[in-house]
Amino acid sequence: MTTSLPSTARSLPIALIRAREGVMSPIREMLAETGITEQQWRVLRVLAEYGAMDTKTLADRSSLLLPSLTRIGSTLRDKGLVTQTRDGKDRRRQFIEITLAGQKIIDDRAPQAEQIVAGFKRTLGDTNYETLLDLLAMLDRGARE
Amino acid sequence: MTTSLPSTARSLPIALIRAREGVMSPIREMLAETGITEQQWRVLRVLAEYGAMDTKTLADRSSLLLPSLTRIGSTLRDKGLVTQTRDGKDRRRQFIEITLAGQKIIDDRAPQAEQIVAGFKRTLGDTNYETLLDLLAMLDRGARE
DNA sequence: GCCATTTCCTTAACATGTTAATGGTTGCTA
DNA sequence: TAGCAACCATTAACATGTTAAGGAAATGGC
Repeated sequence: MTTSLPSTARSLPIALIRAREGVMSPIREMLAETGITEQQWRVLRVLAEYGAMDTKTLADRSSLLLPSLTRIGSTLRDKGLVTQTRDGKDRRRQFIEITLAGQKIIDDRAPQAEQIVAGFKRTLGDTNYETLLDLLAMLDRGARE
Repeated sequence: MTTSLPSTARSLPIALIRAREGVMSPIREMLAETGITEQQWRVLRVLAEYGAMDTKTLADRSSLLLPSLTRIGSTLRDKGLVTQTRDGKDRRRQFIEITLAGQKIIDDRAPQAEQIVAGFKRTLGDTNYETLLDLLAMLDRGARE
């Protein structure tokens, strides 16, 4: 007998990719006006929410790999949206902090972003929306170990 | 009052990224031994399931953008895993077909891939698993229009 | 048949994803 | 305290994501 994979039409990885694309598409569209990317937006949001932190923590919280974050950090620094400072006590570490200009982007676009997310919440319904977040969390590597 | 975004810890886009990473991580690990990437695997799977098709259809079914698929197509052709032929009737179109070598990779690894997916199904439970796929489908752009 | 439009695919340019290797720093321990 | 392991961040190399532009072929109206 054949161990056949599920049809690609019902494949979990592909479903995740398509859902992500569906959700990110309008957000990317909104961000295009600001000149920053989806990942840069994510970094700024984490910094706005938690305050300054070291690169590794920032990578974890924004779900980015360190090499990506290194590049994004330079980009954001060049754009004047974050500042980077070495930790005096542990000179391996670097602290990243959002600037006023960076905070302004968050403040300006947060309402729009919220509306987009609210739209998906309506599409699914509140209960389904929470269920979805719970199920997705169960697939998260961190949550399973 | 402030229109504050949901905490990044409960953000739908980030949850989707993390879930995808959690699911793909073991699959990538398995594919590393074959020397092909996650996207190349996806393309081969679609070709194995549906047979030869033109580039655009293949892009749709494997959820890849055309520029990506152009590159992946050349890579797979160079590896001898697919063949590309121009359509005689519509010479804009190109048909892509999986080779025996390509099919062999699918056949060899399908059982492993299936086991990995089965693991996630167990983690969530059959009912939750189906619910998740349904909810993800509702976020898919194609499904919402 | 001519021309504008559309369609399929490719190329270009830049940003990110991913893995591996490197450079400094710190900590631990023999 | 010398040496080594562990750690933080970066760089490198290659593949993909994303948007925009380009090239070749088909299509539709006139």
